[in-house]
Amino acid sequence: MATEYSISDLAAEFDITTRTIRFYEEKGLLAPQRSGNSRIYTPAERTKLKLILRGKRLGFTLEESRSIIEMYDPEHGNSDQLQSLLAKIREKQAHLEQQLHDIEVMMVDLGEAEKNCLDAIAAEEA
Amino acid sequence: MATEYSISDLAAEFDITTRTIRFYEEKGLLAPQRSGNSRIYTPAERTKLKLILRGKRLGFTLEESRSIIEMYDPEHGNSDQLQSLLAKIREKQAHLEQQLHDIEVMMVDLGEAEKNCLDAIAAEEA
DNA sequence: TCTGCCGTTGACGTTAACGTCAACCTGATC
DNA sequence: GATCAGGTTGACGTTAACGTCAACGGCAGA
Repeated sequence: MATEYSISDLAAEFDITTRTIRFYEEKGLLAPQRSGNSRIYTPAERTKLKLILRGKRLGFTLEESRSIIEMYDPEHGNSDQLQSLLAKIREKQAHLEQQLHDIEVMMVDLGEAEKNCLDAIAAEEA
Repeated sequence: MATEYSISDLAAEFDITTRTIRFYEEKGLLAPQRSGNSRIYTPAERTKLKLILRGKRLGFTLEESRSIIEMYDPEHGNSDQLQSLLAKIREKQAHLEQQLHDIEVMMVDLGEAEKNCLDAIAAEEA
């Protein structure tokens, strides 16, 4: 359980390039500390990166991932901010539910396609 | 239950632009018939479009959606093709299962974020 | 016949999400 | 002390997935 990571540690762990990590920082998604000139990542920053990558797998844009990250930050200011945060959360939830449905349907479809495929192969071998 | 659709019919139904539909055709994902100069879409073409859009919602590229579409086409040639088709199908399935897991985790996280948000709002109003 | 509306084909512009490359610093090691 | 593996900041290139715009055709209605 390391308590600090270098940029190449994270790049290796998540199989991305250092350029990508710096890019996320450029876009304000990460904010690592510095040791002289070099970047140092805490477990918290590492977690943010995980959130970004998970978002990517779900087809979220970096902007969307940014807003998700902000949900976990204790920057909970005034009531207006909280309300808009809540709205964002519910938006994401609706998005996820749509995806769930899409996946269910596609799973069934792929199952059928697989079966057809296997049948065709069996027919050829006969 | 119309048996034919114009390009703007489909654009209106799926809330995309006609430019997008033509773009998909350019990329070989759609192949509508023609009436003179105008495009005519059968229910089968409409289904392809639905598959593309579902793929998009799941973060698939157009190339990936193209291969999914091909799974439903009866171009089942030789055994090699079928084998590679099968591999593609299983790849997609693995992808979807990863997404399912991601969604589950994120749903839980968002649920907590929502609760925190509601608590904070309640605390302010008190 | 003229005005709209719907359709067409290019050609070029745009945005997100990086990749690539150059030019540089820096601490460890042989 | 030279080399080398790691780090840094620009600046520019690239790809996918469209948007935008220009220039045009066809046809229904006033």
